[in-house]
Amino acid sequence: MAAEKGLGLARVAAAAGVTVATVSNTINRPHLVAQSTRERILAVMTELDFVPNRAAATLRKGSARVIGLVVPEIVNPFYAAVTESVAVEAGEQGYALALCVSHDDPAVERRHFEMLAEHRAAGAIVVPLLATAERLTQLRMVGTHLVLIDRVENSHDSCAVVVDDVAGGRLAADHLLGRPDTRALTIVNGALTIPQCADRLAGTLQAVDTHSLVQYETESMSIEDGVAVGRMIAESGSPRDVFCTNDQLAFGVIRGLHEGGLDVPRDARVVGYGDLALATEGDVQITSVAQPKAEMGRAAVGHIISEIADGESHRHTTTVFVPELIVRSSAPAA
Amino acid sequence: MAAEKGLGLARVAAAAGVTVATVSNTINRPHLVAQSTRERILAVMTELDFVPNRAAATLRKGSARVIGLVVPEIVNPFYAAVTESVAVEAGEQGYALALCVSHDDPAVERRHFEMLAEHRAAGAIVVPLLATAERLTQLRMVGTHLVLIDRVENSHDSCAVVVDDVAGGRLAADHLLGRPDTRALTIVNGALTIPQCADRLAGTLQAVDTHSLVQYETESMSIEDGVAVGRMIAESGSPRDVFCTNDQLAFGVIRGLHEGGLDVPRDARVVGYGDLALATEGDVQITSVAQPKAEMGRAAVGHIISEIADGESHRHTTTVFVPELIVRSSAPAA
DNA sequence: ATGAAAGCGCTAACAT
DNA sequence: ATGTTAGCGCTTTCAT
Repeated sequence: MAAEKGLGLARVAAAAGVTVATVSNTINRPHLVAQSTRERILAVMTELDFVPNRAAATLRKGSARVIGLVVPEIVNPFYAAVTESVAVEAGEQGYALALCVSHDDPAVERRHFEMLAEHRAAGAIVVPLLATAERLTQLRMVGTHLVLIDRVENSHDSCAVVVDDVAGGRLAADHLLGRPDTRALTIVNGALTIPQCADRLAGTLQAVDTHSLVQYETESMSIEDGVAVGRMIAESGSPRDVFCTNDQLAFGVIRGLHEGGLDVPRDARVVGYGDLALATEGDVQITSVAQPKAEMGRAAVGHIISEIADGESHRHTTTVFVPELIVRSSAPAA
Repeated sequence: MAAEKGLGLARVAAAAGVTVATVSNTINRPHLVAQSTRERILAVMTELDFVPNRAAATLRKGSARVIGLVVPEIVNPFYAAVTESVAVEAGEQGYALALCVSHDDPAVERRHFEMLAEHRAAGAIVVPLLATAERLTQLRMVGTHLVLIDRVENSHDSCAVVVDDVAGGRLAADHLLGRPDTRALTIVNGALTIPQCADRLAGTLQAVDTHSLVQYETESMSIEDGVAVGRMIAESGSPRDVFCTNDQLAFGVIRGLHEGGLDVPRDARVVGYGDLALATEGDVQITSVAQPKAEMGRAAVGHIISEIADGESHRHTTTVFVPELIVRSSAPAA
């Protein structure tokens, strides 16, 4: 595997007594080559430690078997899971994965897109924190194939993989409202300018119906924020059936409630969102709305690959995943 | 940034009234080009939306500005942190990062190395779970530049970035033994066949000196394992100064001790290892030995780049990071 | 300071 | 089934 310089199809061809075309065919379209010839060539290739040069193929074909993945960060269990799944799936499909961490900095993001373009990447999967219009326009410049993993506005000019957060919110709320004597809900949310937060709230509103809803909005959706809100809930008359729009909040809220003297699930029920590792690390296992992170990554790679295969006839599609409620002790079944 | 086909140096050159050589120089060695010419060429490049083709450059130069990163998984805060830092650093140095997830499967790993070789990657950073000899031999086949992030045996034929786990173990033990009346320690470890575990124990042994040490060995170093051991410690006469060789264990041990009626840090002190997010997510903030994950990633990229720069004269070096103790409430200062 | 020209290794259309 | 050949777009040496 030494990638020896000067060792190309030509030398393999010479050693095998054929021409480069036949060697190229053994690699890319084996069916066009006679079995015996093929075997001889393969033998020579191993013999010489031949490693095909993808740069040459890319130059010739105009496109590399490379998929770019642009994420705001990896140190975040959700992105880590998506990244891992994209990496695995890309690898299995014979694509290299070019990982780009943007830290949500437009300048960095732009540099990454330029790099992907220079490499003639076959496509890019982007997990934007905020899929603003300007941003997307920029993204589209990369070239042909672009898949977004996120909630995308109606005007999507790309394929996308999204989670139905409205359904997720509804799922959580319905679960909490499932007990006959539950008349009201508390929701602990992040800023409503974040589409996911708005959607989860919308789903909740669908479910509350005639019931009432007390809303808390936190700044950073962190464990700390959750603790603070949990204490407030314990001290106030807020409903003790609490839907937190992420697991960090749920984790914190449970602690805050506890500090306020309330036991979960005896005195209060809590549902989280995301089904992160965190959900099962605390003293009480958290019921949570699970997003199919691995499937999302796989679907994204699938979109790119079929977009490539489709060619001209491609029509953009959006894969919508419906989240699933994982019931644990923080909010047991009714 | 449209990466339009057929648009290369040639067309830019024509439009600017120069030859390809001058355009190439404007990109790669601007100082060789007259200011006025350079500006004109730059203008034409933006005008035409020219995106240089790296595949061509790679083909010509024989090596790509690509660094491979091979990790067993990303869904693991330690690898996630290292990966993120490698990604950022590589990006800043103008390298693309080819991320490979091996799931510790030798076959998959091998495929990844082949891919990196085919792409003529400038180097690879490998975070092997087990740096067995066979494995390393295989790795070395990738080509020229290889950096390991891990504890490496003496016989290292590559650059490496390691953490001094003996020092780390000693750090933890010294801290626990810092209180005048502490005569003995408990260590909760993983399998001693794992070098890191063995080293952390070795460091502990350096510190215990005449004190005595009670050892627990767990199967998977998980939170669950920790809980079980924590209960055992509470019920037994094991020393209540406990060093856990990772944060998961520490997290679990604290819970187990608690279930056994012991308060941390009042009745028992616990030190973890790794300084993961987990360390600060529990009810009690965990004192932990921190590995400089980001610096490690940065150092690894640095090794590759200087190895490239050094050329022939390169001598392999190992960067050893000494971990640092982050004191929190689970084991306050004496 | 700029130009001319020879490939790097591969693919694919065309010919045999 | 296999051979011939023309580039893909770039870097770099050697001239000018």
